[in-house]
Amino acid sequence: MTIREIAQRAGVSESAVSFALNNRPGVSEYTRRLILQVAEEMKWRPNSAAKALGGAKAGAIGLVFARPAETLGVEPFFLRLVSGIQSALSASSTALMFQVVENVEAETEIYRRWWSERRVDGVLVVDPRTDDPRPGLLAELGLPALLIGGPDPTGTLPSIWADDARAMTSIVEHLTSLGHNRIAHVAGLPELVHTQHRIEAFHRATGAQSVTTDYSDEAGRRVTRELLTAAEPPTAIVYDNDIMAVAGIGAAAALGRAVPADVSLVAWDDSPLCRLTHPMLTALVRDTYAFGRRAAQRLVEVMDGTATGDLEDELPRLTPRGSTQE
Amino acid sequence: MTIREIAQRAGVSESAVSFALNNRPGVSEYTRRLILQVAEEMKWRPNSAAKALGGAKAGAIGLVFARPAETLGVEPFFLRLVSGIQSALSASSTALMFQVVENVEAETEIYRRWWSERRVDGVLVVDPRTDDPRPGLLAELGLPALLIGGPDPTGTLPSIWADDARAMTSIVEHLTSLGHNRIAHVAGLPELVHTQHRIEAFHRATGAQSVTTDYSDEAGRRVTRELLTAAEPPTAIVYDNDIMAVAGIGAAAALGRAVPADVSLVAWDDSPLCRLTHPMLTALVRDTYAFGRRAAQRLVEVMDGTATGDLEDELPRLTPRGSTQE
DNA sequence: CTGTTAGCGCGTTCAC
DNA sequence: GTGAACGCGCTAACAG
Repeated sequence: MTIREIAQRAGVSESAVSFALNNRPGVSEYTRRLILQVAEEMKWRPNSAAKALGGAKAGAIGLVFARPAETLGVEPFFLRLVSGIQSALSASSTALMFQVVENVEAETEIYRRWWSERRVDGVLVVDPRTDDPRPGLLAELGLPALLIGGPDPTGTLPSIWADDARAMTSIVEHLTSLGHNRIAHVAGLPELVHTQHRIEAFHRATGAQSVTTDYSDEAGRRVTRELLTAAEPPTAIVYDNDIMAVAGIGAAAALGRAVPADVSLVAWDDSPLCRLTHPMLTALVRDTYAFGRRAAQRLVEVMDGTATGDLEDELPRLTPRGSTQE
Repeated sequence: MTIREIAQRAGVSESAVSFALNNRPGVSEYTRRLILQVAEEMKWRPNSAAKALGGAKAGAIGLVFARPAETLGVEPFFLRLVSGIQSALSASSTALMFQVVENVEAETEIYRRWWSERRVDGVLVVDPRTDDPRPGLLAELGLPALLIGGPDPTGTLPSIWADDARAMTSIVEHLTSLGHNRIAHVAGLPELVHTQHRIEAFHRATGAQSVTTDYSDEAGRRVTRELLTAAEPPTAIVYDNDIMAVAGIGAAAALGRAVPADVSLVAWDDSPLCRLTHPMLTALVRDTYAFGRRAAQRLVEVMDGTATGDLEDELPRLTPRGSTQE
C-alpha cells in the first residue's frame, strides 16, 4: 500500500496522489475523490519513515522520566500526566516516545540520540532542577522543548508551571485559620526547583525551616516520628506528596497521637490513597490530566513557533478532609 | 551530520563510510579507523527515518494501555513494567512507543496505525481478555506481538505469563494452614483472562465463588463491607490488587473488625501501599521489573524468529505480613 | 581485498 | 495535471 500502488490503481501520477491525500491544490475534484476512495479501499497510511525523511517531522514527541529503578513506586501522577499528554497529541496524530532512565545524565543522552536520529520533533522535560544541565543542552541541540513544572531558572526554555509558592501559602493560611501556629513541612528532593519554591514560600509564611526527603514512605515515617517526639512538636504537618502523608498518618498512630485532634496533616497531590486513610487526608488537588493536556498543546505551539515564554497553569486547590482540624 | 558529510570530510565514498560504521568488510583497517574517528568527532548518529525507509526496522516496539481515563489511579505495576521493558531494550537501543487509550477498540486502531506507518517492529500486548479481538488482528496484520499475562486463549500469539492458578492455590493453602476455612475472593475485571484463572483456581481450592469488581478502592470497600456483614462472614479475604486490599482493611476497621484477629487479608501484588497499613498487608510479590525485562527480551526473540510459543515466568511468592494470622 | 558507482525505498516538491 | 530530483542510509554490482 504505497503511493505508487495507489497511483497505478487510480491511473494517475504519484504526485497527483500526494496532492490529493494532502488536500492541496493541483488535482481536480473528480480525481481527488477517486484517489481518496482508492486510498481508503487499500487502507493506505503514510509511511512515517518516508515522511520524516523528506525533511519533514518525525511525528512524535518525547518524554523521559529520570528516576532510579528502586524508587519506581506508586506514581499516580505519572499515568495521569501521560494520559493527558496523549489526549492532546491524538488530535494531531502525534506519537509519544517514552523512556524511563536512571538519572539526568542518561536523560541527556536520550535527548542527543532522539534528536540526532530525528526520532522526535520536541520533548517535554519534567522535574526542573537547580543547576539543571538539560535546558542548556536542549538549547544547544536546537531540540524544541517545554519544561513542565518550571519556570526555567536559566530562562532558556519555555515552560508550563503551577504556582507552588502560592499553593503553599494557601495551605499555611488554611492551617493558620484553624488556629495552628506550629507547622512543619516535610519536603521532597531538595534539588528540584519546585521543592525550593515550596520551601521558600513556607519559610516566608511561617519563618520555619523545611525538612527535605526522597519522597519515600520510609522517609515520611521517619521524619514524622522525629517531628512528633521533639520538644515542641508541630500541631500540623504538610507533606510534599501523598505517600509520605499516608506514612505520616501511620507514624502518628503508632506514637499514639490522634489525627486531627493532636496533629493535622496535609498531603500535596491527591490520589485514591488520600481517601483510603482514617481520617481521610486533606490534600492539594490538581488536575494532572488537564495539566498534561495543556503541556502537550503548548509544546506543539512552541514547535510551530506560535508560542513562546512561560505559561502559568491554574492554581491547585486545597480540598479539606478529615485530617485537618482544630 | 550525514553520511555524505562524513565521506567528504574523510575523503572517501559514502559506501565506504556505511561499511565502516556497520562493521562490515570492504574497507581497510586504516580507513575504518579514520572514518570512525570522523564520525565520532561529528557525533554522527544514523537518521532513524532513513534507516527504517530502507526496508529495515523501525527500531521501536509499541506498548498500549487500554483503560478509561477515570480509572487512571495508583498503578505501581505499570511504571515498573515499562522500566523493566526498557532495561532490556536499551541493549539493542530500541525505542518504546507508548500509548494510553480508552478501550480495546482504540487499542486496535493504534496497532493498525503503527504498523501501516512502520513506526514499530513489534508490540507487547497486556491484559489478555476472554473474547479478545487483538490476537486475531495482530496475526492478520502480521505485526509481531507478545502477549503479556497470557497464554493466548486463541493460541494465536506467543506469550509470557505467570501461573495465576498456582499462585492462587498457594495463597489458599497458606490460609488453610492457618486454620481458615471460610475464605472469600474479591476478584478484578471478569473479562480478563487472568481473572478467570484466579477465579477457577479459587473455586477448585475452596468450592466458593468469587466476586468480580473494577479494581477500584470504592469496590474494595463496598464488597468488604458486604462480605463482613453477611450471615456467615469469611475469616479471610483475598484481593486481586493492593488498592482493594487497602480499602478492605479500612472497611474492616470501620465495622469494628480487627485484622488479623477477626479477619485475615491478602493482597495480590505488593507495593509500598501494602507496608503503609496497620497491620501491614500480606501480599503476593512478583518482580514486575524483571517480568517486563524478560517480556521485552522475548519479544525481540520472537521478532528475530529465534523463539516461538509460550514462556512461563517464575511463580509469584507469598510474603506473609501482619494481616494474616490465626 | 579495497573502494566506487548506481539504485532502491516512499512521500514531497518543484519545474514544466 | 506530470516527470524527475531529493532526503539518507543500505546494498548489490562493478572497477581498481
